[in-house]
Amino acid sequence: MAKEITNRSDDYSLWYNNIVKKAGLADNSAVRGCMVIKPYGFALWENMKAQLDSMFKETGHVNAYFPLFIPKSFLSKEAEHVEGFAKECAVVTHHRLMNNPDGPGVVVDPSAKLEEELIVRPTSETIIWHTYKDWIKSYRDLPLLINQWANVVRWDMRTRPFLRTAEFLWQEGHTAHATKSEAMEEAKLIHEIYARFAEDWMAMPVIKGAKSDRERFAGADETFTIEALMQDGKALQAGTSHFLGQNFAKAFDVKFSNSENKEEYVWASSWGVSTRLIGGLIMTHSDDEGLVLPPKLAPQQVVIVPIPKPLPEVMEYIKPIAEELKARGVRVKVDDNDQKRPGFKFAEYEMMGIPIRLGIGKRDMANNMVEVARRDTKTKELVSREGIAKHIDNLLTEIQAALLANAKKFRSDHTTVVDTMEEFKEVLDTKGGFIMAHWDGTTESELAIKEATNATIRCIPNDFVEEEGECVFSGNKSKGRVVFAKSY
RNA sequence: AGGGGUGUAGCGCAGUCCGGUUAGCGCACUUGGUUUGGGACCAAGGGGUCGAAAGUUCGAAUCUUUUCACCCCUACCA
Repeated sequence: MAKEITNRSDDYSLWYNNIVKKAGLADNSAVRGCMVIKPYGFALWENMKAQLDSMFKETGHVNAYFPLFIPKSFLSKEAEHVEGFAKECAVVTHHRLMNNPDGPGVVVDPSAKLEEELIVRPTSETIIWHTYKDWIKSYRDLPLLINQWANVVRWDMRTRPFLRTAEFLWQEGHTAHATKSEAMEEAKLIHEIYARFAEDWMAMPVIKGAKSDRERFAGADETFTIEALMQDGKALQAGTSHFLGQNFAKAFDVKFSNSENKEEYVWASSWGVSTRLIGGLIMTHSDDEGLVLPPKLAPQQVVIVPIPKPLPEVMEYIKPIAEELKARGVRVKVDDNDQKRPGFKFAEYEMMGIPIRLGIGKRDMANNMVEVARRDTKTKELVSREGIAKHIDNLLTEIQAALLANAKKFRSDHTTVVDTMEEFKEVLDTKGGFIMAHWDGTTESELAIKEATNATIRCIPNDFVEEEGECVFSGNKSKGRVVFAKSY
């Protein structure tokens, strides 16, 4: 059938691409590396966005919007920052086209060359800090807690739907503070919010930690990350929050007068999560039948399928059930399409990952029952019509918890403590996952391990335990274990 | 960016090596009928110029060159 997808065990990447397409999340576009996010995929993003946005606002942040373009000179003001992004920038050089004098079509008008090239933002620190210079004069202007929902462009060589696209949607928070500790607290607060969102809403457990020097954001003094484990044993960096120190304040000369009327540079944080989260969601829960969505984020939580088709008497039985569910705030869809048969619809909704499907026919009416099918376990049960809405409501909560529990179990089954490079390689080759190993803290050892195994340090975990040991690579003294994995 | 692979109808594919008349198949789609508790069946239809461009040839999906896109493995990165 047209809807079949590759099994995960046969080809995980192909399976992933199949899910994205067949579940109707996204399509390739005419533009290299850029995807079209289809309504179903976008609905998922809107749900994530709504929740994150409210979490940001609850903690005092406000939204604003800064330009898509950044003057080239801005980018180079912070040395590490430009170094990190220079290789992947889209550059606007002209502002006009003209009819092709030598044939059909249009060509770039050479007389319309820009005085200074514009960079399509790969991230907005520079344009925002340039702006903050005008906004911040006094300690009374601080803190400045601003977020923007935007698109950015990073010209990556190899793209994959949601995980890495040339253009992607994200939010980027940019905050300014009077003190170092306040900026650090902000970065940690957001780190915490990201982790909470991942676990409570996406049912995707994450390891919270700090990046090593080598993996740190270009221009940051400290990068906090949440790292999730995908079903194929690879890690996904799902969100980062950066303590920027005074780097951008110094680069853009942003100073404020403190209460003693002394000038100081502003302290900063920046943080972001992107549509990549959708990729993480797919690779945390879905199976060979298709997408599996956590109820809290599913665009539709319940679908009701009349069996064998939407006969008037069956629809009469269904209608109040749907109403009761809606009254409880459940996102429910009644499928009244009379062209497709139930079996076809079942497969379709399984592909779309709708958490609960109710199958209702005359037989159920006669028995005063409802057939309840769970997407995550693929189990079905007959439930009494009385109190069905409450039952479903509870079941949604149960499914949300089950998905998280499963993902946690998978993660603990795929987290291995190793003490030698041999073990390290062996684990990586056989089951993958997170590897807890001693590391001496040097970039040299980190690079050498990457060279030998392709695994990188995902993070120095927040729950880092002080423990005497020897670096798996160098044998030098180590203060504790850090998290290694191959990553997306 | 280096290596490998693939582009033929909405999807999945055959045909390409050994050029030859209107380019095939399954699913999907349209119409009619029969069906209907896990992807229905029968019949009749519609749709592609073979990723794009240039070339070789009497003749190109098929050969040559260029180019674009996508996929996989590296490298780079959210």
